[in-house]
Amino acid sequence: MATSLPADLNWRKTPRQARSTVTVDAIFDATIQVLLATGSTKLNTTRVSHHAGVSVGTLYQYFPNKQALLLAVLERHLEMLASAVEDACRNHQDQMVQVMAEAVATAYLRAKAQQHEVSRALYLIAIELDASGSIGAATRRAEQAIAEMLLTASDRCFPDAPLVARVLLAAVSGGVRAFYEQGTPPRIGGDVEQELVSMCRAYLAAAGRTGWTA
Amino acid sequence: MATSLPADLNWRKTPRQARSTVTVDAIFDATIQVLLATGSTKLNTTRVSHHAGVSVGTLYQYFPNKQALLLAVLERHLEMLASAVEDACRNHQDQMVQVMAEAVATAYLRAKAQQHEVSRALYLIAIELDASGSIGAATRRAEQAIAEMLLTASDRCFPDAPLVARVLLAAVSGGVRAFYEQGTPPRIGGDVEQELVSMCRAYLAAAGRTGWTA
Amino acid sequence: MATSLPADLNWRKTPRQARSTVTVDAIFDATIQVLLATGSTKLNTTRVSHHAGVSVGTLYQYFPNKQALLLAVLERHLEMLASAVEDACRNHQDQMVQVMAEAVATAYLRAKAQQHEVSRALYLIAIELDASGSIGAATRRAEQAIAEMLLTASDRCFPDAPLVARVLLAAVSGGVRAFYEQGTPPRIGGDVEQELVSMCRAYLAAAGRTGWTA
Amino acid sequence: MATSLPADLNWRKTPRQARSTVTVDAIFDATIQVLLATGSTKLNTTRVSHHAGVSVGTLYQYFPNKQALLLAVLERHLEMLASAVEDACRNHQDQMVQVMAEAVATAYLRAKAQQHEVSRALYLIAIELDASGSIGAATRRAEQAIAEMLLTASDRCFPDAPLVARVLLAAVSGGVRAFYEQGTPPRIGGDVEQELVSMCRAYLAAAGRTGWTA
DNA sequence: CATGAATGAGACTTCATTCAT
DNA sequence: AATGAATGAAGTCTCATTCAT
Repeated sequence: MATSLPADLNWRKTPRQARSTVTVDAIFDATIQVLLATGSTKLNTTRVSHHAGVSVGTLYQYFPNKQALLLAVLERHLEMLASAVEDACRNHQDQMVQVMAEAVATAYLRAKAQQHEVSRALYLIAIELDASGSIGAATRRAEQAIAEMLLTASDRCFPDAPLVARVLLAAVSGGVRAFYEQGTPPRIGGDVEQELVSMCRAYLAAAGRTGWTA
Repeated sequence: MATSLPADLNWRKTPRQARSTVTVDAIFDATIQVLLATGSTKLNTTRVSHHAGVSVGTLYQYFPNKQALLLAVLERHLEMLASAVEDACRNHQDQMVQVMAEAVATAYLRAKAQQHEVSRALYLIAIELDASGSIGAATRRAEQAIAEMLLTASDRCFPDAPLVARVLLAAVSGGVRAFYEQGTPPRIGGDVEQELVSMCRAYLAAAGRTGWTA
Repeated sequence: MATSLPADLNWRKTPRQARSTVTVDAIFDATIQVLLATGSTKLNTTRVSHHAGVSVGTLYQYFPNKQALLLAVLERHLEMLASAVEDACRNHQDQMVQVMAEAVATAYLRAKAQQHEVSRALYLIAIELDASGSIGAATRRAEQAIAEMLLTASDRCFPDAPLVARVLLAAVSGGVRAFYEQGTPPRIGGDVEQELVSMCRAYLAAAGRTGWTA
Repeated sequence: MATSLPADLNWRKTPRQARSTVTVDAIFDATIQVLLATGSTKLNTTRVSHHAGVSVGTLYQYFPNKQALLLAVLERHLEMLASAVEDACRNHQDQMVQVMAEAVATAYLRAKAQQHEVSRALYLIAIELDASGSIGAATRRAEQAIAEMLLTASDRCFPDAPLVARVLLAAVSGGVRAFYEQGTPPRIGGDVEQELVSMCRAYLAAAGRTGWTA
């Protein structure tokens, strides 16, 4: 959608030295802050660099262009989300689907909730960048982890685990997002979270055949 | 987030005469076309008006600014979605939850699918506009319709129908959206649709108490 | 200064019929109102015509362009000022300069004060139009009237009456204007008015030779 | 009147380094030149910046908007005028009012005459900006200086020096302006200057009580 | 390496004026 | 005569990016 010419989205130089890392982190944080404070329309490289306490030139030493910067910020967030789901899946292998359902749902919800303002801000740039690539990659990682977990379920078997994983993740992530967009992020442990968990449970129970027939 | 100064988002003049209506419709259509053809980044009022075969000035006679135009286009789409859900709910009162679940899910999916390109394009502007107001209003209409339908279910009773309705709608709409954003809109009658329907069924069945208490 | 091509500043048709006069007056009044309410920057023909309760087209039936309209409004005001001074002069022939001085000064001040908001607003368009022609003509009329009056003074004779008249008028009109621009229009009968009068008296007394020497 | 939203009229960045100062001066000069050459109607930021040999962007790095630029130019001029009057007053303390009158009048007239084209051009923008604030401040400075001088007069005493100062200044500045606007700026040493001086003398002599009471 | 002044294409919006109805 | 929709040139301002210091 957005960018006609794919442009160069790679980092200009990888910050290894301590000083560089500090600078890059400051730029990342400034990006988020500006995003939250002024909105994506007013997010420009000058503002970001000044918030970060450096000059525009410095910013362009690390990122070849604005898009590359935003993409980096987004990927940092996606990495966090994907890892959260992967961890949850690894820790709940061989359990009953009830447990699995709750594990995935709450893992996702809480990862989001931890940075719920950032989350909201990033939806914006995710779309403006048409970052379907990065989003797709992160989604695939999470789906894969869920599917693998499902196959170890003690009380069900899933003939098409990838499909179920995909729909489950889409429903949870999309559902959460819908609440965010209405300006009512679900509270941790609140009624919405419980309902989402209960929906996941019901869905997994229905989607899998009872194990002893498999 | 959003536009700092709320600006004026109301129409400048409502087209009553035939000629005006034609013009405004042309502008609406052009907006969608440009959105699809070039993306939201390249959408500017000049391009839109020229696509519509009118001058910029004409566009600004009806909309006080770019945002107002985009909002109008978005609201048109939201109206369509909300109506689709409302209709489905009206037509499935007094049925079993299985039927209701399928009705809502497929109604939403198909309404989206009917204009699936437009849908995708509008996600962009919905966020850029921070149109939570309009989205919220449309969402509320749909939730209300679902909740009312649930209360007439023949085989279940719902102590907290509004909550269930809210979560159900969020999961369906968000889930669908997640697929759209990965570039894989669910095909009508495809496996993803079936799974989403099955998820809704399972959730409603689990969320309601069995009917003999009602 | 302003307009490169002198353009046509004549009326398009002279409103003779009752209906036309009403329309033109409404347009004049609307012009003033818009000027006062929104400032000269936002004064445009559409706004004026709507305030007047007619369409733009109608406005253009009476005035060939915006400048012609503004000039007409301005000239109406200048006519009023010039007449006020002329009347005062006619009514104070053959008197002592003390009396003449007071007559001219207060005539001017009160004419301004009568429409003091209009006055302020018109300074703007007078300059924007570079209406030195109209202003000059009105000024000349007033100067002429003053000079003629001075020549009839009972207690002084003025070898260069035109020059004295010119300076006197400039000082009074300019002085008043200076107060208007500071946002402190001199109150009728207030201390500033008294001082201006006293200045005129002193000047005329000093500028004329005592009569019996002439 | 004026600009509805006060807007930001402060400088965006104050030029400290040599390069910046040169740029800003070029912009100032270009503004005056464009004003003189094409009039305020045709004065636009693009033209000004190109005349200054820089790009529009550069102009906007120093001034947040067109008005701020014009105001800065105007204030430069007002500062010059106020200083001229202040200097004249400082240099004529303890003299006779005849001398004082002449000092103030000629100081003002000559300061204006030095930049008489600029003067004329600035009247325009002073009004368009509704810069009563800046004008008021400069006026107050000059009035204060005159009042203080009057109190030291050797042959008169002024019970209400501030009022006399205010009226004197208004008459001189307004009177001069009136001539400028008719397109006949008073020549230095010409008959109009002499008459204005004589008017000031007469006024001060009349406004003060004879000195033996002081 | 960092800085930040400069660039300039391009976006948004206004408004005097015309002309078909 | 009156209407008001349409026109489009022109003006204001932003911001990604470069490069001399």
